[in-house]
Amino acid sequence: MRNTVARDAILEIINTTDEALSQSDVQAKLPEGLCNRVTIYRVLDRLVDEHLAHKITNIDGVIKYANCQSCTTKHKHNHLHFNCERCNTVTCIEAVEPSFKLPANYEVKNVNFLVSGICPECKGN
Amino acid sequence: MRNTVARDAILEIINTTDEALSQSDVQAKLPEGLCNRVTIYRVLDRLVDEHLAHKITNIDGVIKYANCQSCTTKHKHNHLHFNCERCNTVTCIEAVEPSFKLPANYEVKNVNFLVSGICPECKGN
DNA sequence: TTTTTTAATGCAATAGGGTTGCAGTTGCAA
DNA sequence: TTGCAACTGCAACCCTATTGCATTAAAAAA
Repeated sequence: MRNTVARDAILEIINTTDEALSQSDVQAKLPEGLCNRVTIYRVLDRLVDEHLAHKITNIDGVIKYANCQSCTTKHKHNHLHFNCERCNTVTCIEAVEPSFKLPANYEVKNVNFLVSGICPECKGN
Repeated sequence: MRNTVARDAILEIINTTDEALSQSDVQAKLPEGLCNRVTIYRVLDRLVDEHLAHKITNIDGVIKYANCQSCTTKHKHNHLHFNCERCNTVTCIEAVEPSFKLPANYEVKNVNFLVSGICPECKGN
């Protein structure tokens, strides 16, 4: 995995933003022309492979990425994500890990728990 | 809400299929040329409004629809959905309602719990 | 330092899900 | 039977995301 300008800049953005970001969110935060839009998609996917970010599929189908807190060898993200309908942000609610128990013989590989509604900030306004 | 040929046919499909279906899944099951692809999108949305179907956003961002079991006045679908990576189906696991508790001031309007992995059928083969 | 290797990037084209505007059709109530 | 509004078809469009291929540039090797 090489250290490139695009990778550094995108990782920095992911790590300093406390909401999950889509490719276009990242693009909006990058200096104009720093890299191609396709590169953003590819870097984000690479960050997931490196366990530096995790993927969340939002209610509207758009894929968002957020930084990993403690994923050294394996991703573990069964915490909840909240999508605010008003400000349209997706945030990790790390504190909340829903508990559930599947019937026998289901092999779980990935969890995407998404709750949408109104976040405290928007509710206050 | 009017009773149309398209609505009847699509509702019948949704009600007799025990996996969640996307617009293109429904189209594949409809007699060729019964209606336009746009109509399928619109009918599915209408069925959701009528509380006859509910929406699930799959991991890959595709929206699927499944019939409602007991939604007379209000949708309530905090049951789990399972997406099999192998046969790429999404099924309602009605029996499993994950429990979770959000911090104060979050107003929940919608729940989309999706777990992906391998389903029992595919695991057996 | 220079060379070499190959991962990473840019670009243009493409795919696929979903939506919109509008004219025409049809269910259904009056 | 008539009239209205809900529904549909069609074409165009938007958006997210992916792919193939030529080029560039990290970083290891010489």
